[in-house]
Amino acid sequence: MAYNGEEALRLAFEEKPDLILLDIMLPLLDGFNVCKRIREKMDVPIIMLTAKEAEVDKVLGLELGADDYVTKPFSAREIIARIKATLRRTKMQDRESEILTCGELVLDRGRMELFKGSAQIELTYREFTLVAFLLQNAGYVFSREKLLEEVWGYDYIGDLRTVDVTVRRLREKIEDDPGNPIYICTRRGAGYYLRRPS
Amino acid sequence: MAYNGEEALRLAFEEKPDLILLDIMLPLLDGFNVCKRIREKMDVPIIMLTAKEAEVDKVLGLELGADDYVTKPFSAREIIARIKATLRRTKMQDRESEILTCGELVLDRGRMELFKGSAQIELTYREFTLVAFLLQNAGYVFSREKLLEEVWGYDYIGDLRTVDVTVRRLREKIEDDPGNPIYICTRRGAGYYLRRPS
DNA sequence: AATTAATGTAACATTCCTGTAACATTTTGC
DNA sequence: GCAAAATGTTACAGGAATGTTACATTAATT
Repeated sequence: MAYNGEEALRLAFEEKPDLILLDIMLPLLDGFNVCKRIREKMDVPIIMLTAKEAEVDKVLGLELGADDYVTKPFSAREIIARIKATLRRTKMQDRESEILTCGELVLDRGRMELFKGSAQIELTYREFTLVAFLLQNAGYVFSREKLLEEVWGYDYIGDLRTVDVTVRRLREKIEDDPGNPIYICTRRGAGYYLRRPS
Repeated sequence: MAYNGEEALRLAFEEKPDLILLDIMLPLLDGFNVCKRIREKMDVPIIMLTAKEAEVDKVLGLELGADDYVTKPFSAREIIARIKATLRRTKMQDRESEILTCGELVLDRGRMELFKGSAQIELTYREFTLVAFLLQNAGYVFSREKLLEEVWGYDYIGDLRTVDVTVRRLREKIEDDPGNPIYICTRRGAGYYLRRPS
């Protein structure tokens, strides 16, 4: 929450929010200028709030790069709906760029593909989900319980050792020497983690 | 599970749950007030349940500090998704505070790593758990009994001297001169503590 | 319906962590 | 200064944790 245009700019760059609701009528620096200056540096969704219908034309005409606009007075329901819709739209675009990397490994969530260097590695669903989760949280150690919850599903019921076997199969495909893994490593007594390149 | 607002308050403070699902329509004390009073004392994620769309505005307008809201009727899938998303968000914030430092020592709980300056120190599970506990309570002296309870587990049964040996192994790895420790120190007749830099 | 692939379970193998015990050293109390 | 208590130190065996493989079962495909 910012109470004037300059604070809005500062907060936007500092906090890197997922989405910005931007009023036009602001002290110090109006919404038009704030929007323009944010757009110069960031690719964050912006929804503009206008008090007067007359301003709508201006929002559209100036090609500010706002993703949507809402005219006052608006209901909470309406603004929430706009926010959701905007996030859904922008997430879609993100999906294509949902690529995780760690050293030689490159993972494309959308296409469900994993590459090691230029070579594609064929993975099954479980294997892919597991490596994707570890990659997304590279460096962090996860217990078998946590992995079952996150990868298999919170309501999955089964043996903890299932994780071990899936890890083994992953190593078979990913590691040069599955006996001495350099990607999917074990922290004895704790669980597994994906080692980041040093 | 609480069946009225006052019970909800009592339970929240007693049980310290990870997350609260809070209906608005409650006997004795409604959800708005429960939420407000919990927020005054605790920083627990709260998801509000509303029967009427009209209440949504109120939830948002009152700035109760609820983390999310769901309108009835909702599917199990939806509420689970909201819970997960909320927990993920709040956990993320925890991540950064998972790092403990004391002088040259830097410990990362999530990664289960300990650094002394820029050099990483390889620790076993017990060693890590022990130093993490001492670091989190730097300066405070703990008896062998207390350490067994906190680090080994309240239900652990074994020799008190086990602590000594683990401390010895830790010193071997952490101290420049394990014979004259400057980090993990002994308070004769009492126990061990981690000395804070002077 | 037959075949193939995916995945969980179980059983066996291996590693290396960790507690115990035994002895050494330091400190305390008298 | 001596005995006793507390702590330091070391070695080693047992076992818990993990690795590995095989097989059964389920799901997907032909």
